[in-house]
Order: sequence, then C-alpha cells, then structure tokens
Amino acid sequence: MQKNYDHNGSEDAIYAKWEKTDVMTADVSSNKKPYTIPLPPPNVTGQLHLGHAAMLAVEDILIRYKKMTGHETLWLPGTDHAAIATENVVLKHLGLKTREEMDREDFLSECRKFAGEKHDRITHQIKKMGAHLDWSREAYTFDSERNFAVNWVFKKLYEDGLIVRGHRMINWSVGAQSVLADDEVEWDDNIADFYEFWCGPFLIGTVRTETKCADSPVVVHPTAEYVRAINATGKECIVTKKYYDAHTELRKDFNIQEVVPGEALVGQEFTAETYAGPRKFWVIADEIIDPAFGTGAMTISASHSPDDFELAQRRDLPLIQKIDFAGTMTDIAGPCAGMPVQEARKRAGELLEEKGLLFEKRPHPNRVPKCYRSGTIVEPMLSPQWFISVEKEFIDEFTGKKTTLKKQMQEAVRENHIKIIPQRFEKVYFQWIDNLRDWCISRQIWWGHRIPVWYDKNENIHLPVEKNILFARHGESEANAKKILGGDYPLTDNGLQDARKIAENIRKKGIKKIICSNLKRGHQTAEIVAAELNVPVEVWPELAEFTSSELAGKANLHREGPFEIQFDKTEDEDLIDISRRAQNVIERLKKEDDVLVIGHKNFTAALFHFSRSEDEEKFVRFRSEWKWEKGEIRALTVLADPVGEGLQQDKDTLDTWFSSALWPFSTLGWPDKTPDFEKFYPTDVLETGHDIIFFWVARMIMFGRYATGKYPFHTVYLHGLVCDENGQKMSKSKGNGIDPLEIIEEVGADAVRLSLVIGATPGNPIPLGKAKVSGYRNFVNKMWNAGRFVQMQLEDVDSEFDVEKILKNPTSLSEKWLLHRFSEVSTSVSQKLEKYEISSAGDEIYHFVWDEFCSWFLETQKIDRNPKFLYSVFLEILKLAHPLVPFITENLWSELNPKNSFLIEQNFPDLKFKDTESKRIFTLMQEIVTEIRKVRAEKKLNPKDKISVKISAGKNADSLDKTVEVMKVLANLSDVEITEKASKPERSAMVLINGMEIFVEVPFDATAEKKRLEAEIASLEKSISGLKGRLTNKSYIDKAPEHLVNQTKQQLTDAETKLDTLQKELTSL
RNA sequence: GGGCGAUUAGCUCAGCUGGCUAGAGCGUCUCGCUUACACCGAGGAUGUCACAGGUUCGAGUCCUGUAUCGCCCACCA
Repeated sequence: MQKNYDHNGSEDAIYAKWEKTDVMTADVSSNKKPYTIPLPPPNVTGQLHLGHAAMLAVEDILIRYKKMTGHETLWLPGTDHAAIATENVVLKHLGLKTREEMDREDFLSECRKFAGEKHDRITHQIKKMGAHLDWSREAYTFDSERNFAVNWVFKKLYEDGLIVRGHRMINWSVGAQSVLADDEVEWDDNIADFYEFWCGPFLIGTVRTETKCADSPVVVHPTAEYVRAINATGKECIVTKKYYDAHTELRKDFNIQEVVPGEALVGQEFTAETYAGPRKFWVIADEIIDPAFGTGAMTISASHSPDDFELAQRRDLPLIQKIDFAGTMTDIAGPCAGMPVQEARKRAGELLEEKGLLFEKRPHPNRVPKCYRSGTIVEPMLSPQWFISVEKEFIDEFTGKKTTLKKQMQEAVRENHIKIIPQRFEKVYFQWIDNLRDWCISRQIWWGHRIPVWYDKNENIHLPVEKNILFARHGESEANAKKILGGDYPLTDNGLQDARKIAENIRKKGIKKIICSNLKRGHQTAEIVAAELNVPVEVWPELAEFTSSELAGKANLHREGPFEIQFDKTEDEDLIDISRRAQNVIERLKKEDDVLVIGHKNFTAALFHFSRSEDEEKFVRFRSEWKWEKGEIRALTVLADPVGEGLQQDKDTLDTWFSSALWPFSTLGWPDKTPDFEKFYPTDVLETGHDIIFFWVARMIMFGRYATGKYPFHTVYLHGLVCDENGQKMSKSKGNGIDPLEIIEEVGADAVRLSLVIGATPGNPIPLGKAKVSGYRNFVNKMWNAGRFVQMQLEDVDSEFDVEKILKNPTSLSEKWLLHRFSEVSTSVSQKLEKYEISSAGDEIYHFVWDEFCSWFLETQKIDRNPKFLYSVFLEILKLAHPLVPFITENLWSELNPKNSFLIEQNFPDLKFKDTESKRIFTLMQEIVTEIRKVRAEKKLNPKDKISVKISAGKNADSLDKTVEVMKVLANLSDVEITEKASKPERSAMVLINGMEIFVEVPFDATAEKKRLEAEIASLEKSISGLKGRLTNKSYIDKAPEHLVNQTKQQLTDAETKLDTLQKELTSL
C-alpha cells in the first residue's frame, strides 16, 4: 500500500468492478422490502454540474445505507430529452436559424445523434461520482417505453375531459418560435419610455404604443373621480382628479367642467385619431384599472396582454391581432405594419408626436419577459394550444369520487401523503398550487413527444385507439414432449387437448379471426380452435419462432430454466433482426380487430417486449423472466393510430415536463402491471434541487396520483443550490464555477461527496470552495493511512480468526471504550440517516474516525496491541463509512479482506455494546492527558522531555491505574503515580479534573503560576456567582426541572471546592 | 407588490421541541518531521449570537418591530 492514497488510480477501477457484476442490479423477485429512488434525469444536452453531484451524493448515501440495512434498493437512472434546450443547441450546431430550414425527420435524427453523444458523457460523469445505480434499467424520457406511457396518460386525461384545446394567452417566444410555460419565462429589468397621449378626450398611458392602433374600449375605474376639463380652444380632457391635480401643465390650460365617477362616463362613443389613423372608441368601466396609476384610463390590447385578455373575455370585447407570430405588426398597424415590435413601438411614439397626440413621454421602470433559452423577447399572444385543466372536476377512478387535479395536489401534502424536507417548502408548494393556472402542454417544436391527436377535414379530434390483442400458446408439440429445441414438429395428443382447452377459454371473447405462424404446431392449434369457434385462420409466416439452427434438434433435457439463445450467431436471427420482425408484426396486428394469435413462446415474448421498448439489450432479461403456460390467454394492449380519411396528426409536441412528470412510474413499466411496477412503486424518496419543485416535483405528484392512484413517493428531499465559498451562485459568467470532473480529478470523488454533503442543510445553499474540498481529501487520506496501519499490525498475525467473536469480547479498557463509542455512533448515524440528517451523520462519522479512532484508539494500540481486535473493528468502521465514502472504503475492504466480496453487500453496523464505566474511565484518562499536554505547552517544555506526574485520584485510583502505561506514552511521562491522596510535590503545577488533583512536575516559575491561578480563580468566581444567582432565585428552584436544579447545585459545590483548592495554592506560593 | 429565509469566531456555516461555561471546518498563532498519515501530531487565541422591545426562573433558541442581505412568486397599462 502506498503512503498517500491515489484516488485517480483506484476509483475508476472500483466502479468498473461493480459494473462487471450485477451488484447494482435490483432483484425484482427478492423478498426484501423495496426502497426506490428515481434519479432525477439530467438534461441530455448539458453536462454534469455540482448540483448534479450534490444530488448524486445524497441519493447514493441513502441508497447504500438502505441497501446495507436489508432493503432491496432500486436507484433508477436515466436522462431527459430537454426539448427546447436540445433543439436550440442542435439548431446552433447546424447553423440553422429555424428548424423549418430542414426536413422534420432529418432534424429529429440530428437531435437523436446529438443526444446520443451527450448521453454517453453524462453517464460517464455520473459513474465518476460512484453512484450505485441500476444501469440495467436505465431509461430515457423520450424512448418508446416512455412514449407509450405518455400517450396512455394523454388519452386518459382527454377522456376525463382534463385536456382541452383553446385559445389562450400564451407566452410566445419569437426566437424559439414556440410557446413557453409561465415558468420558462425570465424577466429583465428595464427602463422603458412611458407615453401619455390623447385618445379623443382621454389621456391614455402606455409603454406599448404599437398596440394602440385599433378599435377598442377606453377603460376607466367605476368609482374613481374623473374630471372633464376644457381648454381655450375647446379641447376636452378626461383624466382622474388625482392626475389633474398633480399636473400643473394641465391645470394651466384646462378648466374643470365637472367631476364624475368613472361609471358616469360609460357609453360614450367617439372616433379618435391614432398613430395608424382614425379609429372608433367607446368607454367602459372596470375595476381592473388602478386609478392611482398613470392617467387613470387605458385602452386595452386583448390579444397581447394577459390582463386585457382576461377583461376581454369577461366583458365580451373583440380580439384583434396586432402582432403576428413572427413578432411583426399586422396590417392593422397601418404605417407600422410589417415592422418588428420594438421598431414599431418607437415609430408609433414618433407618429404620436408628429400628429400632436403626445402629451408627455417619460422613463418608466418595467420588466420585460424573455425566453429562458433563446433570450429573445416573449410576446403574450393568443394561440390555439392544448391545456391541462387543473380545476375541472372529474371522477377519480381509484376512489370513485369527484375531485380536481389541483385538489389532489393539495391533498398530497396537506394529508401527509408526502413530506417535504425542509418543511418550509410546503408553504412554497401550497402557494404555488393555490395560484396554479391551467398548464399549457403543447409546444411548437419538433424534438419531443408528438401530441397524440389527429384531425380530420372537419377539425374533428381523433385519439389513438386502445386494442387488446389476445394470444394463446400453441399446444404441446412432439419437440416439446421430447424437450428438443427447434425444428417443425406436429402436436402430440396432449397438444390437441391443449388446443381444445384454448377454444373453450376463448369462446365468449368474440374472436373473429385466428392468426398463426406457418409452423405445424401453431397452424394445427389454430385450425382446431378455429373449427370450434367457426372463424377463419390466417397464416403469418413472420409469427414463427426464432430460428435456432445452432440449437436445432438438441435436447434440452438437462438444462435448468430457459435455454440461453446465442443471439450473436450469424446463422440465427440476432437481436436486431428479432426486434425488427417483432415491430413489423405489431404494426400489422394494430390494424386487426378481435383476433386471437396462436403464438410461439419466445417470439411472443418479443412481441410483448418490443411493443413497448426498442431496447434490444433489455429483451434478454425480459425473455428470461417470461413465463407462459399452455392454455393461458394473454392480452397485449396497444395504442393504434386512429384510422380515417385524411387524418393529420397535430404538428406540435408536448412540454418536456409532461414526460418527466411520469418518471417515477413510466420508468417501472407503467401502464403495464410489470413486476417492477408492482414491487418498486410507489417509490420512496424524490431528491432534487428546490429550483424545480414546481416544474417537476409538483407535476409528478399530480400525474402520479391521477394515473396510478398513488402518490409517487412519500418524501421529497430538496438539496440546496451549490454556490462558491462566498455564497455566490456558481455561473459561467461569474467564472466561479467548478467543473465536477476537474475537482474529482484533483481530490477524488469521495472528498467531493463529503464536501457536498457535510455542512449542507436541505434547501440552503451548499458552499463549496477549494479549502473545504481539500480538507475532506485529507480525511480520505487519513482513512487510507489508518488502513495501512491496520494492515501493518496484521503482518505477524495468523490469518484465521472469527471477527464477530472478537468484537463480542473486547479485552482492554480502550477496546471497551471504543466499542462503546462505536455502538453509540453507529446507532446515532442510523437515526440521523433515517431522519435525512445527512450532514450531521457525515459529520459524526468524520469526527469519530479522525478524533476518536485515529487520534486515541490507534495510539493506544501502539502500546497495548491487539491486532485482531483492531482489524475487526476497522472493518466495522469501513461499513459505517461506506455510504458516505464508497471508494476509499471499498478499496480498503478489498486490501484487508481476503474474501472476494463488496462492502455494499455487508450489513450496516448494528453492534450493541455498552460499558459506561469503561467509557467514564477512558474519558477521564483523555482529560488528564489533555491537561498534562496543556501544562506542557504552557510551560513551553520540550515535547521530547519526559516529565513526572502524581495524581490524587480518590475513588478512581484503582480504575485509573489500568491506564498508566497508555498515559505515560500519550502524555510522554517518565512516571505516573496514582494514589487516592497524593501530596503536592515541591516544584509542580496543579490541575483539577472532577475533583482530582493532578500534579505535574515542572520547572517552577512563581510569577507565571500566580498569574495562571489568578486568571483561573477569576473565571471560577464569575461562574460561581452565576450559579449562586440561579440558586437563590426562588422561581428557578420552584419551576425548573429537579434534575437541573440538582445539577446546578452539584456544579456550585464542585466549583467552590475547586476555588478553595486554588486559593490555598495561591497563598502557599 | 406578495411570500419565504438568513443575520452566531477573520471566512464558510452547525446549533432539533428554550437549560450554553455557544460549537465545527478552514484560516491564524506556538511547539514538534514521535516508524499509519506533514494531505500529520500536540496545544492556544478569537464571539454584547444584527438591533430594539417582550414572554420566561432562564432566550442564540419563542413572540413583536426595525435594519441589512438572499431567494421565490406575481407582474401592472
């Protein structure tokens, strides 16, 4: 073993070792209690940042801890297709301005290629952190399994009336040419020009001059006071009284004719000049107006402002489109038609001035909505979109009760189905839900799940059709009976019986046709069933069993379980061939209605698998778990595209978060009742950054409850955002970002994990700097060296001994003390981890290992050797620390433990050992040693010089006597004399511990000693007066708990005796 | 504008339901290359717990207000 630990050399090798076995694969058939965490899928576009690293660290600790405490854990990895983000990056990559410059399919294949490359980098980075993920179940939000779940849930929502299409005010990203969800909009502070201009007699205030060009109402407040004023030329002016009073310029020219409430103005109609020519206006009153703002009157742009739109809907006002989706003005804008919005705004302002309509122009702070991805302006626009209604009632299929999605989301937390850590985020959650509006789920981009809706010529809506294709297995063939593989053999007598049984089972299902392969056993079975049911038989050769020339004719007599197909043998079909054949068959079957397929075992398995997934690798496991008894009818549910003349699928795709929202269950095979889903759903913990609690967490809760009837997890753990050591957010622009891979390279993944976990409280920023990281690297190195020490001690020890037995029989005082402490610490760590107090648990392990095990126990072992015990207890420490620092512990485990096993397969320490007396004595010894060291440092003694000590130990004399040898070494003493009552040697310093007097022989310095004593006396007196004050307070004696009062009394007497001794000491100087 | 949170040692932060003589890491100072480790060991110093009130026998911890700083939500013609 090297002196310094080389993380770079070992971490990758260890992860590779884990990957080579199936140690990270969850066993669905296990009897253990499941514990599941769905990994929040990182965007496939990006790369790992420290936020991901923090997430991985926390989840890995939970998973490893749970696995070591007897759970069947599943930590399911995957990636997210990040629709808008990916499209933007790919567009940039290809040098395109808009996706329309390219064919849709070609563009998608570019996206796929790009996502594939990034995916590999992301998974590499994840593995670098040591994440104990089940890669065999890896998923992707945009693969065909997830697509099936997406379509399924969409259909269900649609049928429950929860998905609606409507013209709504949406956030239109001109740059991305797509709608954005409310929370995808970013706001920039800005100083805009605020115009006050004449609209007939009204002064109107606006920033958006370009929209003030069409017939619309002037809105006033119904109860606010308005003045009607007239100037010398007879020009009329209507503004709020407040505004009039505030404007000297108005008062100079205009004289009040009357003061009326806004309501009185309603109904006035007039034609007024606008920048685009004369237009018709009329007056309405509405409380939407803030009479204190601007002139107290506005015109509305119902098509381009959410508030105005809401008003227009309410008051049935016309909707006039003034801006198109390219972000330019429509014809209605007259002189500004065709101009981009920004330009038109400026030009309209100029026109107002030219026409003498402008009253005042002044700077006005406002905020501009921007696209979070493309950075371009977001225009509120009216557009037909798909929405999920969160407030519409529907009947919950699981309870039969009426509810709404919003209510289900609220109940999740209110009724404690889901706990959010830290708790204060529950308030944030509720605040968001309470104000939740319908969720716009359609996006005008290509990279995403296509909306599963088709339109016919009359704009009628068609959804995919659910079909249940029935399957029965052919009857027993001669090959089956003889357990021979391959070949084409007819049915046996049993097989004929089987066929009749199928006919009986299927009789009432309304089958219209039977489809089978051209193999004898299939065809024969089909004919028998067909004859019974009186339906035709159709032969599809592509339904045949896998070709298996390699195995054909070979006996399967002595094989256990399903035989292994050699998919890579060229003369056979390989996995890709099978996948292709299966998918073609499925597409063909989707066009059939009410059919029974007489199938072959393996190929039918392929049909079931590939109807959901395109993953060939996963089929190998699927097939090995596939069971299908003779006579058993199986139904395969598929969604078939609707049929009809001229049907066109919606061109839009779904918001990325739609598929992400299904993550906890779509990854487990839902909507099928797969073994994974049955075993691992609902999952346990959802751990993520608090920045996506709304985007993602809330929506998972919504869909989970709605689609599966169960909330998808019971705990939400929100880690903080990683920031630098000054509490600044890490960002590229600030240049304070740390690349996880670089830092791992520098200090190792274990140290990075510790840095991200210790000192981090959920929901609060996680500060991370070089100093912190290198501190934890030192800790890892410390563990390494402790391991080296253990190994060195082991050299002259015979290798065979019973670790468990040794741990049950500690011999020396220090061993008993350590075991006692270890038992305390491991219990406490368990408790903390159960409560998600990960930081505190980590801290406790850190200090136990360093301060107690290394600094004290290892030192005692140098004097009082017991290598077998040392070794045994060290292995336990490795187990304890493993969830936190998996690499170093695994490394040491394999160095020290000859048995070929992984640490993760061991049980988490559950050692119960109690010996309070040993603990007391050892602690006493520690205090004595520390005090002696203190005296030594104070007196500036050379650490090498041995000194002599006498201890007046009273009742502890006998027990302490056992520690003499250890004490001598640790405090570097020439000799120690422990008696019940020792007399003070001439030249010595005295310290008091628990009433015991420790005399340390030192070169005597009266003035220094006096100073020291005086200082100590002063501080003692202070604390005595405090204690006395408390005890003379009657209410304290009466009201404080008894043990506290007693404790205070004890402290007082202790302090007083100590004071007494010190004063005697002082006078004797 | 609404909400949430923070304010504790030079720095970054712990401190759960009130009992603290207020802790940790880093930094700093003194001494030491003692054969696991200098990525180390031993020891020291440093705090009106933002401010002002209140509740209480007792407040860093609970309540009210003020100030400063973060974050989130809503978006105002």
